[in-house]
Amino acid sequence: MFSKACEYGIKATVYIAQQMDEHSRVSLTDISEEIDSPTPYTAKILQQLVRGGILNSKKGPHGGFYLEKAGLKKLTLANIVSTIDGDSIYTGCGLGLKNCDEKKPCPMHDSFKAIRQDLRFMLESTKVDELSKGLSNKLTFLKN
Amino acid sequence: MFSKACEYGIKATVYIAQQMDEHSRVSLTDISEEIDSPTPYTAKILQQLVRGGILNSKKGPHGGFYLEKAGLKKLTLANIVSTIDGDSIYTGCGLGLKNCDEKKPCPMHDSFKAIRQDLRFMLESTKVDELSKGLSNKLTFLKN
DNA sequence: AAATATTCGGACAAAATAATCTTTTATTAT
DNA sequence: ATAATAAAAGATTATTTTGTCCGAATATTT
Repeated sequence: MFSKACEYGIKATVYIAQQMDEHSRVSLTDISEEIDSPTPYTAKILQQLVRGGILNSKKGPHGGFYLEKAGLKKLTLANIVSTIDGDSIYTGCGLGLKNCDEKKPCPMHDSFKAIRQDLRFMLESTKVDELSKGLSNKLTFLKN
Repeated sequence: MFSKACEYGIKATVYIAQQMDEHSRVSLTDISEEIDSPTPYTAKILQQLVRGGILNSKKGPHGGFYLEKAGLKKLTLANIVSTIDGDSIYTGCGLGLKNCDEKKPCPMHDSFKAIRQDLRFMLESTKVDELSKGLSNKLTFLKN
């Protein structure tokens, strides 16, 4: 469904969000430890998210990645997914046709459209902030 | 969402189903022409589908791939997808956790579960036979 | 100012997926 | 029987995704 990079990106962002309660920044090694991901690869993905305006970062001692309270309230899964995987997941054709639309639909078009829209709605309405609370309450987990 | 192989597999199967009205078999070159896919790669995917019991084939002159009327009535997209991509698409965790369940869910677990179930239901209830009719009526298309 | 901690950026390597090529095997028609 | 046709099977190549490594840039602390 999502690329590995996107999975790591979501997990990292949710973890950072959760840490913002008690810490001002989170280091790369801390993040990749907590989400059980390869450290250097995670660095690249976090870079992408910083460039995409999702995350903030600061170099040097006591540096790391962080999220601003203001933006965090509005941050959704859709923001992360479209930054890393693009939005073809909920705009593209299920059979990979370049121009699949109402005018010239693929055989799966109608049934697939419903799924795509559900997915889109879910990603756009799920807030990272909310997900981070489940982590704090130990109701949800980022590794097992 | 689906792998390229799976997309080709679905398109090929729907096309073969549609051709069964007028022809007893369809050749590989005909198929890859009509679904706009690389011929040798398509051959491999069709082989997989034959081994998986989805399609039948016959070698030699006037050979090709075909579907039996009886099985065709029951054949769903889910059958094709699970043969080629496996069923992790509607059983696996959205964040890639090995053991993500009610007991130890990932943060996306609940919202994702609904999507997965919608997708599963759609794939299991969509019959290849139905899709092939849209093709015959020129209401849907396999390439553009 | 020097040493240290940390992200940034690009080059590189490995693995998975997608696509191709070649030979073999089965079937049919002549 | 033989030749022609078409799928089966396996080996090979290309591309994309995933993952690693190393040096540079930047900020902090001493």
